[in-house]
Amino acid sequence: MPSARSSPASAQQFPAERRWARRKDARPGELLDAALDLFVDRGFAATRLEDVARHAGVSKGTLYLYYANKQELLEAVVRANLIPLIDAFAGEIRASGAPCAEQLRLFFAKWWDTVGATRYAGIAKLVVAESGNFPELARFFQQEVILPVMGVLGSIVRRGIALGEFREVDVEASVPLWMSPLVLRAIWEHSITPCCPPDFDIPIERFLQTHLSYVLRTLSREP
Amino acid sequence: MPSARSSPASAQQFPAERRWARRKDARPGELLDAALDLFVDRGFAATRLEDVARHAGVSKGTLYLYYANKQELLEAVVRANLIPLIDAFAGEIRASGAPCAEQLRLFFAKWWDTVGATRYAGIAKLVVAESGNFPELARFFQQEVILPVMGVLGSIVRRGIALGEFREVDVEASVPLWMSPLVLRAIWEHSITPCCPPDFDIPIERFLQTHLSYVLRTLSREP
Amino acid sequence: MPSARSSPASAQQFPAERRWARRKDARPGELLDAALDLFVDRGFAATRLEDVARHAGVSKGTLYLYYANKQELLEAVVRANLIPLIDAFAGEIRASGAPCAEQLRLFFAKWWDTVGATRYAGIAKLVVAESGNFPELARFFQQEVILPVMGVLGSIVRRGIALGEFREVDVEASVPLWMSPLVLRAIWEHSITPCCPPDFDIPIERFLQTHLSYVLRTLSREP
Amino acid sequence: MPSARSSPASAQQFPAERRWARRKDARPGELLDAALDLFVDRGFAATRLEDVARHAGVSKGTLYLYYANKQELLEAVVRANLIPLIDAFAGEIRASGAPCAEQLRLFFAKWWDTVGATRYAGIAKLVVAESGNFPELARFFQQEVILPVMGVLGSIVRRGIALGEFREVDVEASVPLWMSPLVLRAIWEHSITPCCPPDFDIPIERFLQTHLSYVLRTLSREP
DNA sequence: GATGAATGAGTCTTCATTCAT
DNA sequence: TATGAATGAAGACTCATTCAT
Repeated sequence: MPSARSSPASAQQFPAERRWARRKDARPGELLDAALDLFVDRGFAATRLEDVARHAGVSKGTLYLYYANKQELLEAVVRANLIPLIDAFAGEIRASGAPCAEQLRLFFAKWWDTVGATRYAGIAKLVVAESGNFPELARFFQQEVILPVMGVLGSIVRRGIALGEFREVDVEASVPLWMSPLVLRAIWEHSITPCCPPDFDIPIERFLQTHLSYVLRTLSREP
Repeated sequence: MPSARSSPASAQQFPAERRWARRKDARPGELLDAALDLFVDRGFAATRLEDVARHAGVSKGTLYLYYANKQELLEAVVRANLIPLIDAFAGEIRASGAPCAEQLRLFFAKWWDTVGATRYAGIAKLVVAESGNFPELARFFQQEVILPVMGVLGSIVRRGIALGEFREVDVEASVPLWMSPLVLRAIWEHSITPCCPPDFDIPIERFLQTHLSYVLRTLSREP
Repeated sequence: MPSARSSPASAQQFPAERRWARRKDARPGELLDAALDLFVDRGFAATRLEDVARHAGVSKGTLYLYYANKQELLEAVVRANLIPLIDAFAGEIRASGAPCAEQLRLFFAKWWDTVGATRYAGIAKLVVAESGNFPELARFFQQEVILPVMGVLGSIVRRGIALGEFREVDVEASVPLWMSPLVLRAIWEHSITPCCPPDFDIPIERFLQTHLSYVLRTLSREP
Repeated sequence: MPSARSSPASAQQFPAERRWARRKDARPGELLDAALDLFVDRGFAATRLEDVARHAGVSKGTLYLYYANKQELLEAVVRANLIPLIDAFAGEIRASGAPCAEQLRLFFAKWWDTVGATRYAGIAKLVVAESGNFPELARFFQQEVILPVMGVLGSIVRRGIALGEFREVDVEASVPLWMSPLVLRAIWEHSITPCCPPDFDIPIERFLQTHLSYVLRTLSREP
């Protein structure tokens, strides 16, 4: 899991020098970090702002200096974490002359590494859970996260078809079909899996490897 | 949507407006019905028991005659609705002499009709959202719902392989891969989809049809 | 402990014959019995009428056929149990030609046997505890219970003085002083004592015996 | 009544009407004060925490900043008030070379002044009333309050006997006998007395004076 | 800016009381 | 009469939010 992020608790472990100097700038991020963990873990309503503050190493009142209320904090958590995430992912995918099959492999691998394996993937669960109460958030998620990512996958497939590398398929239908296993597995790992006996799921490598092989077979021009 | 249940609101319709109706037998079901709707819609914590009661056409206190507290109501909602659901689904699948490919088609179609298209599918979203707070529930869901259903799919595939109808594949990995699109779509329809412009998703028939064709192609013995 | 009263549970043990016949008449007493136990044990506010009803072997609604509400039940418990108690005690004391010292001994012994050792003594604790909320009850208790009993004691002492058997004392002050040990001990046995390790208190016989000896010495005409 | 405490209501008087006063140090004591009054007056169950808070001049929520729940408040009321009370009383009694008879007089007088006449004496009634629901409290009361006080009285008597000042008596039995009038009178003044016409009871001085004279006569070596 | 004491609206839960059966 | 399901007011407790320091 490449997600090397400072745990919320690490707020205290700052380098000896310049303690207060960096505070003001770092605060929002630390709060977002703490809020992300707790919101994903307990859900929006069940998370107490006091806990968020404590996890971020500040007091309850300080939180309100940065976010007007709980809902804004939620929105910030989702938006602030997702945008860079998608950008980072997009950066990894930057086109190459590689064959489309290889690009597909890369797409799945990178998505998992930069998104699925990350704690940010928990946001998907969070958004799904809270969409009833915050439809705006659901729309944002769909527009800014789901669609772009699916767009990338779709374009790879479409290019492969155009180049004759892949056979013709219903791209619009295929993209969600092929994203589902990854997204659901990511959601699962932030919900069901932690509650179940270990080794309940198949190792992720075998999961991804099998998935890729099926997708490629499906796209194969052979018979 | 085949789920023919009386909407919670309908409780008021019949006896016009007589409070003090004694209907001990009907209450639990009506309460569960109302609770399911609200829990799925708003989440556990954000649902007020008074709303549940009102939706069921009773007063706050009545609810406590049947469920000791909010958590027990949640558990009842999950257990009481899921067990019959899985049973119903299992009943639909009852083996036949049909070719395994046809059985696969049936499996997906029936799962969608008896589970995915039902409001009970919202329970999946609910369990995922609350697993952090009620791990017991997550375990129950995994053990009694996920595993059995995946077991059925697995056995169809295994039989197909044994009969030479399908090529050899990694069944353990394939089953979750092939369930994912249906489960995620079911979750989606109880979360993101209702928040987004209509016709955002592909029609379910095309979705299922494409999925089936891909699975069959993947299992095909042809090169 | 001479108090041979049917335990609340015994309501079920009625003689085989005439089950319902005796019901109506017995009900109020059974309810009072149950209420006394629970009120004394848990206090007025902390006692649930449903528990009272169950202990009496009837349903919640039945209770309301006999007592209009919780407060009336309390009043009935106090009045109905106390009046006969005082009457019974008074009956025991019926004057005799015995020497006043002997009459004093009898008074203390009988009070303990017919009042103090009885569960009805718990009513004292109950009235004391609830006097803030039901001053009427406190007044009743003072007027109808405390004063009469103290009156009896006072008249014995006064007669002893008049007869020259006792020395002259401040009777008005002496009576409460000499009742206190018995009353407080009775209260104690319905409150503190049951919570403490056994054998915490002195045996009641030694307690009463010592008390009597002190009173008599105090009244003695010897220097 | 020497108990010089500000009445709960007075909390409002000083800063006229500023809500949001921050007085972390003063709060616990004020809350305890208010709670004592109300618990003693109405009983534990019949006292609403909101009333306690209002009497202390704070809001409902503030109370929970200092006491986790109602039961903890009760325990704090009992413990926090009793410990200093007993200490204060013990301080008053500090031995002297005075004759034991004089020490007895002092004991009774001081007990009444520093305990019995105080509103803290109401705690005895409270503990007695709630012992059924909070046995822990009853045990605490017995161990930390009753026993120590009776111990002091016992030691005075024992010393008097040893010095030949008093005749030999059953000390173990005498101590509760001689404490009873004071304790019961204290309980009475917090329960029955306030409900009855004034001048119902004998003046306390005459009560104490008579009691002392009886005790001394009982201990007297004269025939 | 930062703090955390204080607030009070909001919820769960209980239980005295009512009433259809 | 007797029952016990149903009611709803009341009360314990929580927590988002405010504000004096």
